[in-house]
Amino acid sequence: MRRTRLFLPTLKETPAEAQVVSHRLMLRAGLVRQSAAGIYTWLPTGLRVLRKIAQIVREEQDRAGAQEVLMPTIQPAELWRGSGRFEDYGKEMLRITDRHDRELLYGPTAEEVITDIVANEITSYRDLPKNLYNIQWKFRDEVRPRFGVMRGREFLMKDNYSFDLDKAGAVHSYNKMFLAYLRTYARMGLQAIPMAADTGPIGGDLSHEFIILAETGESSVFCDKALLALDAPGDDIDYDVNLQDLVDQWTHYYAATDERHDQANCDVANDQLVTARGIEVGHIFYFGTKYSEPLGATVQGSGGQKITLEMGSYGIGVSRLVGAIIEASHDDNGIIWPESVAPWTVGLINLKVSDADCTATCERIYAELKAAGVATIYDDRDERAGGKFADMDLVGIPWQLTVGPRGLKDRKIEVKKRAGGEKSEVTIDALGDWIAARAAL
RNA sequence: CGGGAAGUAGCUCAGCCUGGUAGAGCACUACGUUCGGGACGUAGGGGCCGGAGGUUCGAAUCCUCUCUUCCCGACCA
Repeated sequence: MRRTRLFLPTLKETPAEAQVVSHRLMLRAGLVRQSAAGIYTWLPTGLRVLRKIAQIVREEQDRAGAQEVLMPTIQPAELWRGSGRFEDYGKEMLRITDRHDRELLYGPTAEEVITDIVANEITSYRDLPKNLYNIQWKFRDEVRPRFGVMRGREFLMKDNYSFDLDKAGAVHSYNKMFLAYLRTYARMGLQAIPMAADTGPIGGDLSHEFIILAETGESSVFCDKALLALDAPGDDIDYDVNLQDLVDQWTHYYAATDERHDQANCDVANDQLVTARGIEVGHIFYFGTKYSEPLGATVQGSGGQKITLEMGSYGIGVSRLVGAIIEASHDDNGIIWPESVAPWTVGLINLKVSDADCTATCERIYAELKAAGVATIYDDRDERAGGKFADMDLVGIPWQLTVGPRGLKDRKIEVKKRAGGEKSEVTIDALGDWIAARAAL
């Protein structure tokens, strides 16, 4: 995309409303604009990041056998009365009344909707197990939204729901998601640590939060240093075999958020204990028949008996991840996107638009990048060099190609890597290979 | 939901105490000089001073109410 055509309103100064670094950078880098407290418009660049994150989530859900659906944002109150949560959920739930005085709500989660579907459509044990997910906007009327998109009222969340015949099956479904989550975060360049968690309003008796470490995290976390050295499962993972040993590799180490941390029960040696701040980017639950029972989600078993489904639910805060990744990856100059979620892989800087050779060279490189399918932002503005460099760093483009008259005398352009800032020179003739390498990503 | 702060140009802010024709920097437009890490000059455009009442000859400024936003705490994907 040409910078002269792209809608990318970057800011030199930080709006007063933003306090935490990811919020400031998201506003300055032109990713989002606030519409109301905790409610944001996603501008083109921010939307690209949001979609890339959602796509990684989607691919890992699909790989683990989940199937995508799309549930409504507006849900009928009667469904929530069925589970008893219409009254229980409190003021966080945004309640709406339509013209017929029918009570509706903007979904904060979707257990009721999906369980209702499954209860109506799945009637035989032969149709199980099933795991259904959707990536949809949710709304929770937080008393105090803050930290930009990390604690918004409206947020994009992947939520999925597993349905099994028995507890063993449900635990297997839980384990699949546990490992799929590790893979999902790893692909975004994040080290997410699973921590035993309270189940909160969702309910249940088995639950893990996935926490990434960042200085600006919302809560204190404590964990065994060994967890930081573990690698997420690779592409060769087979989700159909028993996964318990693999999961246990992660869960047998001590890891707790401050609300669960108990110094007395923590047997980790002091020099082995990591004490840090954490951001919750996912939460998984096994909760048995908590929703299937009241909502009548049953099937007939092979012997004709009625079986109440065993359920779990699993959430990933997709929009929150945009902020979380920035919290984990930035410097004084701006965002440092991991390549897998970067809005553009390459930033091409034309240092002198008025120079015919310079512009012709840029156009040629830009065409090559486009042909190779490399997502490129081409800064073709008639601006001063400093502003272009600063913008590329602010927006966090992983690779920056600088084309200027000085380098062109030797047929060279400068390649800069945003992470680390290393610069090198590449001849124009050798650039084709460099582009091919980027295209392979 | 308790406690605190702030709403003046697109952004950052001054002016308010002590009432008297709306300001600066950045951004934007034009021209000129510059031009490899957020240049400089000149000339411009842009504000119902969050909203509603009140006091006053006169309100951005004083008073009352209200809306919005942010911060700390309690709460949370």
